[in-house]
Amino acid sequence: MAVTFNLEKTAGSARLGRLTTPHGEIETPAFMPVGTVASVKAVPQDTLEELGAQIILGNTYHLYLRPGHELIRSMGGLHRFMSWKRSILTDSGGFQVFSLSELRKITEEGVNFRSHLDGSSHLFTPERSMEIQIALGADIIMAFDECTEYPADESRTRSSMEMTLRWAKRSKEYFEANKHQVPWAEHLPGKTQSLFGIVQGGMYPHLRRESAERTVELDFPGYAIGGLSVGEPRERTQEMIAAALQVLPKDKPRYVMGVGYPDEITRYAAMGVDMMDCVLPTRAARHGLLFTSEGRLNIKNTRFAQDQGPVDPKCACKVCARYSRAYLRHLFVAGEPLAAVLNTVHNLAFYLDTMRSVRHAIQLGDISGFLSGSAPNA
RNA sequence: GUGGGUAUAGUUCAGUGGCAGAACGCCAGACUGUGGCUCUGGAUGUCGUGGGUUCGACCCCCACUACCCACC
Repeated sequence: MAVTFNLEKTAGSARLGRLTTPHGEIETPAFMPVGTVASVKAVPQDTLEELGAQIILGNTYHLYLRPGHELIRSMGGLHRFMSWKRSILTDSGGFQVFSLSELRKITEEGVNFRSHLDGSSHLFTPERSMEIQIALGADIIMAFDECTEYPADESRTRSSMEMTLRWAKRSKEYFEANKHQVPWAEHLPGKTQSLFGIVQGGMYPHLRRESAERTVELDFPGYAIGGLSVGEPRERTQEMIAAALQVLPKDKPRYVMGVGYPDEITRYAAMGVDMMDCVLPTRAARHGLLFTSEGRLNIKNTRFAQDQGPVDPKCACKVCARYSRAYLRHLFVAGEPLAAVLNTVHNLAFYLDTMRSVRHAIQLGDISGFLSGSAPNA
């Protein structure tokens, strides 16, 4: 059995749901912290559990290069290896190929790239990505796609989209034939991974719709909208999400990849998106940027040197309950690793609480507060 | 006490007889399916003090002061 998705309630376009994977349940709309190398940077797994994270991301590209997917398979899979009992989603490596563009060569077969670690040469194909993702054993794995660069003209966008569709078909065929090899097959009898398809189509609404239609024809248990937040204006992002959502089936989870700021994830959730992931809360935290109910705050600023208040007076997280802005600033300026830990815990708490409040609003049937333009964190 | 050396940004130090420099630090900004505690900007000076040479001195000369090293 793959994932199941139960739609419990709607409010306008927004959806309150429950996604069940072999490793647990995820209340949606959900924000998924990114843990690229089998680690949500700076945050131990028990803290992630306390924060209420129900699913985290891992990355095929990074884990393949180090420590290697076969090693992780031999350790019982990614869950056991990193001691994370809840759900995991792995990205296919398609985006890394895009973001490491100077080191790659793309052909119909797949992508030849050079390792950022040692310069060695590797070939990723849809089949290879599936093989690796099956070995890692995440609950949800992603089709190998090509993230269309921005800007791209219509003809380039279409040919990129067509290749993603061909790769999606190859991904699915390889996955269906080999999914029984997942490392926890015996441990969780009858349960399988789920492969999600990815909608591309650049900045062309009609291509987004076509990509969505043709991806749905391939029949996946969930659909992602990729190729966004690649430098386009935010209105475009929203427009492309809306175009794809028009087509995607209502009874399957919809996942927008790689977004966003707090005001963006709430707006997309209000539009009907069920899942989102983003490095922003974790990366920004390590760079001293904290998200609060009153907007963004750069903790390294001198004005916080003697500020005895919490990061966010309205935040219920352990960091805000215990530590002052002055102390967090000191830790950051001193280069203490604890600064990254505390800042990341706060930012993730803020993101996860934000999604909780969206779910609560859907439950109450009023999401008006999340639909419109006020963007304190923009 | 004698001899030698050094003195330039907050710090460590380059530097040239003709607009005062770097690194780090400091100040601020950025970060959207995470290579990279990263990236981008910005501010900062009685060039130890006093005199002299020179059209012009941070630079050459003299004295002084402080610090460092060696010797007594």
